[in-house]
Amino acid sequence: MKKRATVIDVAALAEVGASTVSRYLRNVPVKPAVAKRIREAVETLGYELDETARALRVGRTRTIGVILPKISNVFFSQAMQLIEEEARQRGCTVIPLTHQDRMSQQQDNLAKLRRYRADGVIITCAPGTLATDVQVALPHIPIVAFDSYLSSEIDSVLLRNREAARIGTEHLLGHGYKNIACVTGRPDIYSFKERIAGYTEVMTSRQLRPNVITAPDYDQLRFLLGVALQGKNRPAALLSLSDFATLNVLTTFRELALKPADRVPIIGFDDFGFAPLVDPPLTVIRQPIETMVRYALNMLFSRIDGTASKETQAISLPGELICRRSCGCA
Amino acid sequence: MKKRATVIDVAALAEVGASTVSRYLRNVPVKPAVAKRIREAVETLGYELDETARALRVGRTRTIGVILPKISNVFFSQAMQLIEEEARQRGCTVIPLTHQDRMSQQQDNLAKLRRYRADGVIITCAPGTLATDVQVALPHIPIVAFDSYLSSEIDSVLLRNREAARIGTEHLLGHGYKNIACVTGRPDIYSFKERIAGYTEVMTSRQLRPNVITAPDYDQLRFLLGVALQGKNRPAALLSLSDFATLNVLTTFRELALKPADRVPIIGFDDFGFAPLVDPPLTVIRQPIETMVRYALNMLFSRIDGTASKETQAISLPGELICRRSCGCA
DNA sequence: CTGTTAGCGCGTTCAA
DNA sequence: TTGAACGCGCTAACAG
Repeated sequence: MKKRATVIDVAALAEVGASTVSRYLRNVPVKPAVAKRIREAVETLGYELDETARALRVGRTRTIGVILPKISNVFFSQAMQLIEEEARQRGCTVIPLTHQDRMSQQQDNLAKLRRYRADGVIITCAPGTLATDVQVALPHIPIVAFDSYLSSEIDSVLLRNREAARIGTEHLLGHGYKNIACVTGRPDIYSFKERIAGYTEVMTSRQLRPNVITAPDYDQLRFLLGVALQGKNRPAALLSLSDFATLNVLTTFRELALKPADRVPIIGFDDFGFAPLVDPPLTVIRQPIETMVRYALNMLFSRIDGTASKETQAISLPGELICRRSCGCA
Repeated sequence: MKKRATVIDVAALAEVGASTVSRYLRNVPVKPAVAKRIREAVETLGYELDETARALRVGRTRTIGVILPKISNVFFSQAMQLIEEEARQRGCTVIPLTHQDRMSQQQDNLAKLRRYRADGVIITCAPGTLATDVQVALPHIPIVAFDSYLSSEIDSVLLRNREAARIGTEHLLGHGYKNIACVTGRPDIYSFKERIAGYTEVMTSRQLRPNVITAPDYDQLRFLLGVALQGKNRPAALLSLSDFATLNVLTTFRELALKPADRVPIIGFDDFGFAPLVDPPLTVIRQPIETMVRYALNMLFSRIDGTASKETQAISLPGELICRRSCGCA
């Protein structure tokens, strides 16, 4: 079991100093003849940089933390995939950490990233998170809020949540539905709060009574949906604020064994592969995930590199209404 | 901008030696009075362990690498979520790396995990991977193959792929369908090869001609499916080997605007939230992901801790046929 | 352009 | 039980 080669081994074989090897490896100019000897030594010894040693010395790990509610979720798994790809291209690795909407777990995540000295952090906050919570938890570490907003001092990239909700609500109104309900789990999550606000604005501006169906957990949400759908003041259409909420709505339809005619038109947030294949094909508001991720990582890395301007940015991007049939469109 | 406290700072404040602090932090017995002083010093200084320094010294990073084809995929995103949770419970972090079924990218991933000194690796191999490829890439690092198999010398945990495919095929035969086709992308991936074998066994044992519809990429797969479905020798039923293949089959149905009567019964692999909600509700073979992940991590950590026996294990777990209606069941 | 030297923060000798 | 000293592998500072 021979040990891995170090810069010193390479230096010895190439008959140069260790720092010259280090320089060569970091593309600092080195005399061609020397470079060649080092290259060969690296080759024959199979030398590979030890990131742990480099991290200790330099204080940078080439690692970014990604804190999010859950990975197994269409929106976030797509985001994680894209983040991993972008990070790879920049020579970084990603440490994903989930908080499952629990503040305490989120704080544990932050502590972990401190211990591992992540160079930067992308975070989708747990409900109730204050800007100071994450700022004091991550002193001097670049942060980008993704699909959430912390304060004007922290970069963020989000969907134009209110606008998107307004568009969805108005589309439903355009079909002639008046009694539109808005359904979501966890109304305390930032993006959902905003979407609720957008929905409510439209409804009240038309003198319609907003009706937000929500519950602390999704079992209760399905229950409430059941009573709403079977009650006398049955909603005429639904605006669902996330893919997971939509899943629960459709599941409730199924559990209630509603006849197609009794099923309520619905628009959901988030697009995904199977959306066109459910019955009826789901009309959704698509988030521009690729763009969101690209912005988030550009901002994060420009902070890490110190090439960012002082001012923080709050990027907000439009959603796209993808009309299929569940909204009532032919 | 005050720097973070180190063991030395803590030692100074507690008026002990640095090594005593280190011992205290690792729960090595220390005199109670001393322990108290250290505890207080840690508290007032806000000391936190630096994992990068520890890693350099100890040679272990408390980090496991997870190499997989893609995160944005129902099966793997579920797996990643569970892996993250299990790893968290063991005080580890996860580095996810995707290879998108490309060998070269997989080799890059392996090199990265070497540089970051991952303590262990869970890998779902890219097609064409040889056992030696990963063994030489990861010298002396514990490896568990997940949803793939490398050799008898490497631990693995998989679905009983052949059995599962047999069950699915037999179920379709039980409905009276004879001309059953098997559809999958990437037939060179281990699990798919096995599933194809299981399907083929059943078909040939009944003197039926196996018909594997496959293509190097999913666009071509949809095209081939289209011609098959519209040809004269139209399959009577389909066995789809992955959630993604199923997505493509159903998409093809839709693209072809097949009338419900003309749609072909289908059984797919992998269960997911929207499966009961597509039209018709999807019959699937569910993989026991939770159990698979638990086994994988148990095996990996017992190797890392050195508590594992010498012999390697190849765990294979049964799939569960979840009958909904797409298979032809009432 | 190059080599020598000195730590980064920890855990582990070893001797007390 | 404790502390002093060393070194993990690397890069930054300095001198040549």
